[in-house]
Amino acid sequence: MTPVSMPYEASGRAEQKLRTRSALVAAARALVAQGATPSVAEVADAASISRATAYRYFPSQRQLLAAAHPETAATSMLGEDPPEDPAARLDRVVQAFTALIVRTEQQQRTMLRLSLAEDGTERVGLPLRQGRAITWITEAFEPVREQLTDDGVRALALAVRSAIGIEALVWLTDIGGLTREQAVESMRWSAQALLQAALSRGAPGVEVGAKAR
Amino acid sequence: MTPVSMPYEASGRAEQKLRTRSALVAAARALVAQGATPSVAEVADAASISRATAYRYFPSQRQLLAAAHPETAATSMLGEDPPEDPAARLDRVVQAFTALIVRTEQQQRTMLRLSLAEDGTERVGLPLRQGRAITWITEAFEPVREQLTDDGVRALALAVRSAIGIEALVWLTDIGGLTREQAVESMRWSAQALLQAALSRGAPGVEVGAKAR
DNA sequence: AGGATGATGAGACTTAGGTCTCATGATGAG
DNA sequence: CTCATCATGAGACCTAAGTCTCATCATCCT
Repeated sequence: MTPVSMPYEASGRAEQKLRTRSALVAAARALVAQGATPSVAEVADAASISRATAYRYFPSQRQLLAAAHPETAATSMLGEDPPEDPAARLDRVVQAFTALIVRTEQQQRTMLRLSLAEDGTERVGLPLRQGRAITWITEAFEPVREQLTDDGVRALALAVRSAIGIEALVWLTDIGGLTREQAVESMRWSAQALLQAALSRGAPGVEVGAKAR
Repeated sequence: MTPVSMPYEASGRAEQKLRTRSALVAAARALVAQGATPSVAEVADAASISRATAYRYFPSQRQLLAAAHPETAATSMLGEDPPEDPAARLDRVVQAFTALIVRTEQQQRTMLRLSLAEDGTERVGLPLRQGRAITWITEAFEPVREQLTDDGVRALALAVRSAIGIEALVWLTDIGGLTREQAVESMRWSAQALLQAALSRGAPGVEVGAKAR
């Protein structure tokens, strides 16, 4: 018979597995949040779990650290009282999103690096890299869904995302030599430029009216 | 006294060092060109040089592979008969540049990954990541230098570069799910959008006239 | 010629990712 | 209660990056 109630910690095979996994993720999260790229052994030690067991739950360091990626619970980035003007909406989203990226820059860098492993096989498995950015950005375009087809909105969202993500931040700061603030300004500006172009000349791949050139 | 002439291979300490270094770089280049990320031992073996010696020339695998990065000799991407229209000029540069990126995608990915090492110290030392892209892009803006201050041109070039580089390609294909061709189209479109915005509303960080919003 | 210098090769050693085996102890089903 | 199942820990083993030492041999200088 199944146990009737167990207020504190249920004990059973399934519960044990959950606890072990949680301990690993929690330990990894704590270490990653400090900007470190902990070894599997370090995470396992911090969780008081053997290295072998860590590998039983996560087949690679990448997947372990991936699971530790900061959860962004936000379901929307439009905030209170979203404006109607698409440019203003987009700017809100961009500011919130870039702020999130800057705030978690170390983790973002770690994840970016891990996502570039040479074997493309594992690359797919990373759920974190496919964040909710596209959803958030698309929300900003709600008022102009009519003017830009669904495909257009998606294409535009992709272009915007690729202009305001961690990759852009890394390049603008590390190689472009901008400060964090300047990089964020540049990304905000780019996002607006892309929106204006889409409104006046159609989204990428979905040219409306005259060809772009 | 120094030897008078030595038609084939000069032999001396300096020449020996050059030959060893060249052999390493050549071997690394050949392996990297195949899309591999060879270990130091593999490169050393291919060059018939001991691993220890390889480390004497390059303190890390990253620096070794960095030296193997494809040399892009092109001094300009405008080609024959450059048009006057800035949009057309930019499109030429963007097409040539993205074609280069796509053609050497494997190496570009490798370099991107290597450039993201956790210790920021070594990050600086990579000469390859600071390619000539900014120069090439800036050339496209020659006709509009008057309208956009020097700072404006630079800021715009940075924004464009961050929209058309390997980072953008990786994101658009791996996560955005676009094909190479679609990704290139998206990047071309973005570059044009940024140029138009700069011409009509001023470059990022160098707003001319009314604020962007 | 002969000794100092410098380039190289060989190989030991450390750390870390990843795999695998075996023993142990708790869970769960009969 | 008892035995099979299963999560775990311990530790060996492999590969690769990176460091270091020592011996060898060619070059260069006096």
